[in-house]
Amino acid sequence: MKKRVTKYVESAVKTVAAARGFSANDLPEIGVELPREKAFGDFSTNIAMQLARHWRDNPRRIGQDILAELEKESELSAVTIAGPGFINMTLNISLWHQRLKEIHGLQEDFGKLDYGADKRVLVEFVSANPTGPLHIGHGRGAAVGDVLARLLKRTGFIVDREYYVNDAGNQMQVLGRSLRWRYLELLEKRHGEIPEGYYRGEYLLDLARKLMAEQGRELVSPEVAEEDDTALDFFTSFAADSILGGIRNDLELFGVGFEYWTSEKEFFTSGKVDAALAELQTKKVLYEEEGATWFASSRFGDEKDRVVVRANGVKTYFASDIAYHRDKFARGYDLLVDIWGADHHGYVPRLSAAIEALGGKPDSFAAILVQLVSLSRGGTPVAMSTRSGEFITLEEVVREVGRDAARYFFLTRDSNSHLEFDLELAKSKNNDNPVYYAQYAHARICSILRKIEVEGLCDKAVDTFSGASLTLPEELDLIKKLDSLPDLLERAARTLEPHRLTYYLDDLATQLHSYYNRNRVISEEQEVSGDRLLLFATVRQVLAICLTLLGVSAPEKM
RNA sequence: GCCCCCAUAGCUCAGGUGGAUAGAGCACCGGAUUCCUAAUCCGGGUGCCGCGUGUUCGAGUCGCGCUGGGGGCACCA
Repeated sequence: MKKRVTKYVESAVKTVAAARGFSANDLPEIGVELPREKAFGDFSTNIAMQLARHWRDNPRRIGQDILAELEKESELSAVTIAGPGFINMTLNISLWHQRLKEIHGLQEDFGKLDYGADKRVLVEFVSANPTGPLHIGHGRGAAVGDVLARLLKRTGFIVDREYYVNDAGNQMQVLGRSLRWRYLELLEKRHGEIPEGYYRGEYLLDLARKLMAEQGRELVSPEVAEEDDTALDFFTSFAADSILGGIRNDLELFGVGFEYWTSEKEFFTSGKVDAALAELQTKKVLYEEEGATWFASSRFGDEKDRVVVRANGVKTYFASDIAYHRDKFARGYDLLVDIWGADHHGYVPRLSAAIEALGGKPDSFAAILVQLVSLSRGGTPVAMSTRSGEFITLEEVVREVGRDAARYFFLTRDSNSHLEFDLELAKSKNNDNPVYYAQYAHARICSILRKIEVEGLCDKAVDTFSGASLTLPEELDLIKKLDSLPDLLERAARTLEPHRLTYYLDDLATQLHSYYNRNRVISEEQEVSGDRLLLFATVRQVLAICLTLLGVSAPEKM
């Protein structure tokens, strides 16, 4: 509807511009928005104030001219000028009724947009190192990434999800040593404090037990020195494979799946890292200094240059990441979205620099930084991580509060804000819990629809009603809220802000609950009942669309 | 020291490309069920939008400076 109104305004402004002798091509973008106060009408525009600057005239006088044009539009029932020069417009009520029918007719396709124009997007997220189980912070990244992917898909992008497995580098060596130490501990050949820098989590002890049960007690000589590499590769890959398997299970439990799992190691073994460096060499953005090879990222906005090959000849993580992102573009993606923990923010400029150096457009790469999650239980903070390496895992959280609540909670805040996750609140089955609020709205409507069905209260099909008896303000508000979904989805996709969905859902549920308490749907008046059923069926449909986008279930009974 | 993020009601937080009287939930108090699910609804009040300054018709929103909190500043990943 907004687009429709924008067209009216645009055409009116063009006419006025012509009459005043201004070019119709040189106009500011027409902004149409929902007025703050309902009393002002359905839509409003500040175009007269925008034009006042260019045309050097009083905004109210310009507004009068535009208003005169808009009044010729038969679909508008009222047009007024208010305040400093806002033009407020009210649509003919029958248009809203038509719109309701239209939305209902679209069924689950309502809100499928072509905004993305089939551009290919790769959303890379979680990508936790396979050195330990996922914790709650990874859960937030997983929820944000997965819902963003769903959102982009719905708004017309072609989307793939990817998990980048950091299975190369020092940390893998350390992981192998840590597991080997635990294994020897079980053989009573290691005692006391775990060596400095090793992974300390209990999960490695569990893995060592599993390893011993499956493979026996003679994998390595008990007398092996810590710095000795004997059998280390075996321990490393056993640990990495097991942990990665656990991560996959946790994500599956959380309802998150990936099209691709990409291995960092393969970028080294396949020569892609060398190829990427060679390309940078050709572009003359690499240089040697103090025995190392540097990428001149400061030429592309980074604060200083970065090492890609160390003096000892070993390539850095940054080097493989350049190769990785180069490869993403080579795979045909138009837009790369990476979701990282906020502690990686210093990394954004250098990777952007590399992408730019390789010829990528600046807006073809976006990094979403997800802030920390602090966990509490009934208001009391729960320690996230201690020196012993113990923390609350994602699996524990999902098992305790459920997938729906966990996913929903992770999306109740802008990624940029810290999130406090309270386990008791997420578990509670009362009105404190926003997840159930939205789901309950859905279940309530389903209950009415069931009642109609079972008792045969309505002998006509719901979609044969016109909606014409829906004239209460709260009925029109509901229709307007439904109508605004595509606009919301487009904005959420444009700004890469999936959390907007939970706010929309909460608003819609509030309106529904309020209406439900004030008005009866089923009554003796056939037309009124039918129209209200049409409204409710459509609200249900939109609730289900939003819940599904969040990866949260839409229960028919609660 | 430099860089990034945050700062809005008692608490947790929303606030579109700058627009009309800055919102919600929680907490607190009171009320609603002969009738479609009370996991619901209705009513009650609260703000130097951290401070200062600039830009302009207009700033919670944009610029600059400051204060406070978090994070980052590796030839780690």
